[in-house]
Amino acid sequence: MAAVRDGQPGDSGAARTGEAAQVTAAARGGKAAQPRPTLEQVARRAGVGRGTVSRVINGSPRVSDRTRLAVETAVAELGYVPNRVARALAAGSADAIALVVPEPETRFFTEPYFSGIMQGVSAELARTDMQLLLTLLHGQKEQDRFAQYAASHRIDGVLLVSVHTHDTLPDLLAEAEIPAVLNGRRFAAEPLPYVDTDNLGGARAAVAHLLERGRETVATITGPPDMYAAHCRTEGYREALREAGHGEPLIAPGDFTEESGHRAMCELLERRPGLDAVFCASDVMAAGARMALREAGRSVPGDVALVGFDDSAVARHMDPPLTTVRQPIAEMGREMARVLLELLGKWTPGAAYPAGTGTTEPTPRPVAKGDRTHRVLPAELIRRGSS
Amino acid sequence: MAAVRDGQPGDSGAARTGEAAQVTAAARGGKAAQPRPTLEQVARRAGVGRGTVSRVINGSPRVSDRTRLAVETAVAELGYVPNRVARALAAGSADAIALVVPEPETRFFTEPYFSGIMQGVSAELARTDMQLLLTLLHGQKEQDRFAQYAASHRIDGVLLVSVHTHDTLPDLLAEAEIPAVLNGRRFAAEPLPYVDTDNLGGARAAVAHLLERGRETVATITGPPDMYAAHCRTEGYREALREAGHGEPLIAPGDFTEESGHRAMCELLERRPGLDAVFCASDVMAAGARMALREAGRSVPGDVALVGFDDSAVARHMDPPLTTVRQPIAEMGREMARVLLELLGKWTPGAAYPAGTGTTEPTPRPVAKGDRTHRVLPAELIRRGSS
DNA sequence: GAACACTATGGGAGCGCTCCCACGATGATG
DNA sequence: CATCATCGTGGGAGCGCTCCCATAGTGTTC
Repeated sequence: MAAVRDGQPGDSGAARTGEAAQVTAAARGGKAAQPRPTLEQVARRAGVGRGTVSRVINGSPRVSDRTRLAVETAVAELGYVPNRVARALAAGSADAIALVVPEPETRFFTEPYFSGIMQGVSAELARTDMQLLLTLLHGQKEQDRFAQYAASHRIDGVLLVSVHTHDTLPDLLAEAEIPAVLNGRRFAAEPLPYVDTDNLGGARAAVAHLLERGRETVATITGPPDMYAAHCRTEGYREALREAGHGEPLIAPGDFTEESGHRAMCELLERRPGLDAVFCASDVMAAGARMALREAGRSVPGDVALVGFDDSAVARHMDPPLTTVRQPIAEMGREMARVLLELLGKWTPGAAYPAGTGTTEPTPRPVAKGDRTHRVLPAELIRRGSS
Repeated sequence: MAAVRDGQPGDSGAARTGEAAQVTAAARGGKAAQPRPTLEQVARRAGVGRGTVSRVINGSPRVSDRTRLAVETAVAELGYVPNRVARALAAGSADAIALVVPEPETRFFTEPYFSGIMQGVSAELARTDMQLLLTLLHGQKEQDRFAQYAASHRIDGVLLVSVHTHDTLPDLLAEAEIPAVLNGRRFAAEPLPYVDTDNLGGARAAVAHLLERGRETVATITGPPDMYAAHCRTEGYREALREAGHGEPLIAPGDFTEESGHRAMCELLERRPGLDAVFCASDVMAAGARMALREAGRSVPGDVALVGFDDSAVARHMDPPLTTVRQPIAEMGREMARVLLELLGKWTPGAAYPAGTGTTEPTPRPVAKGDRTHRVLPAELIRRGSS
């Protein structure tokens, strides 16, 4: 049986093995055992010039069928794969975009949110030949350094996740003229391209749902005030109340964490023992609130109806399952990628690959109607047992 | 609810459309407004040669203090940032590694597992100047193409997550001489470098815990047979039973999904109505099993004790909270990065940056004692209410 | 049949860096 | 004082591509 030994974490006493050096030598540029064929070699083998091979590789139409076939044969025979680094250097573009996550947002990691975004981005990028770079920014100083870093020509554009109102990185990127798309906005009139959810509409729908169900005293537990999304959700709560002609809003502040949800719920119960519904600005806070309710001997949804936001993993597994507002997360990721690619001039709807290099800029592009860089996607109410 | 309308408060629709195109133009290779300074320009400004600037940038010791200062000044004045693409081309290395996720594993996305790995990898990589590329492989053909892709000199090494017994990608990478580190093993005697959890030990501890608590009939719900990790967990279950002198194992097959957990639990209840404990090879399956138990009117842990594996998000939020086995996920990510960097000769324990280029290969390296590329990290039992 | 399109093609000139060889200056050595 | 390391340094030669200009080839038009 496979004995399991070795492996105490942190026995990093020693250094590398001889084997490592060997692998290294091969991996490095040096005289590798099996030097990869270059464009030049393909050209020679096909009996054509470098330029022609380049044209074939990049799908230019200005190549005769005979020549194209010859080149393709040579490529296949030699097992040629273009060197993307060389291509990037020559073309002045990096063929890569970065998905940037400010690290304090560990929240993003415990949520399917982040993964969903990634999946969407990746799916959209797979249609192009762009690469996805993942960058977690640990700490403010790294965040400040990043714009410069990005400008070192390794990256064509940036996808920025989880923006706070006072974040400076977006402006730094704009200054450095690095195309960027935000996930969410810093404030209402966000000038930079962004893809956001209709937080207000989602919250309004959630609260309206509670009111329709006959709930009388609907409170809300909010997210951190320095996030515009949280602000919108509170605003949606207010609007729904107003529309239904209900009185005073009942608001307790949270910060999207489970503990804050718990705390806020306790506070609410103290302030207004008779409340019969709570809209939480995140599922995780709803989980905290649920716990506080249980401790207080209140049943859900009997005594108090509960609605969350995000449709995260916890929602489905709560008891009872949590009614919540779902964001089209993967679609947001996809949309972010689309907007960025469009900004970079690398996106053609429906094309499996970016248009060949043959015809360049002059081609008149259909002008988008409406703002193609500021997008707000609808949110959807998912009804479950908690309301 | 289809329109992309913008329903946020205080929206003063500051539409700026033309700007996007502007940004694009600048970002492209063309005659950008603000061409970044090159090494050459730094050299001229500092009154030295290119080589010298390169030496300073890369921290070579063979530069006089006077010259170094002059160069550093010029760098600062010009705001010079090395072009990584050019560097990569010239040096023949990409300064980037790829974290590869076979896409069918959507499982990885709903689990904090994947995020934890990423966090670990990223943390370790941040100590070097390497970049992290994220690659989701959609489908088998893309997987087959990847090795070639990786060889196109964009990547120095690969971190491969979620390996199945019959995966061919690891071998393809090995063939192409691309350094790779697996997360988990394909089988016991995995020849490639890997970082794994002590699945067997964790499972054994979990089952031993159940037996110690006085449970008599302990069943298990297994993972898919084509994953070595699942196999090990089952084996751990068997060992614990054997050690305790218990009889026949009671095994129901699952595939790590919630549905399969539900199904397997139903099957077990039918086969052995009197069972009083179940070890599930994943938390998600435990959630499914929990549901089946509830449907069958069995209480947890009263009638049946439940233990999971992974300590995923659902575990803490189940009712009662799930006893489970935690893997040191972030540590695994970190370890994977370390092993790979070591393979690439880019890792020095404690060094904030890779050693300068001054002294190269010939330096005699201390030979490592023990196998530094095959690592198994311990798992930990987390006791909660379900047992 | 000359003048003028195009089209397909070859190949020079870089992209910005690293590598490495050569060279003068310095100091140690006999 | 000649000899020989050694150090700091400059700059040529690429890395493997893309861009683009020049050119030969093939029609087309009057």
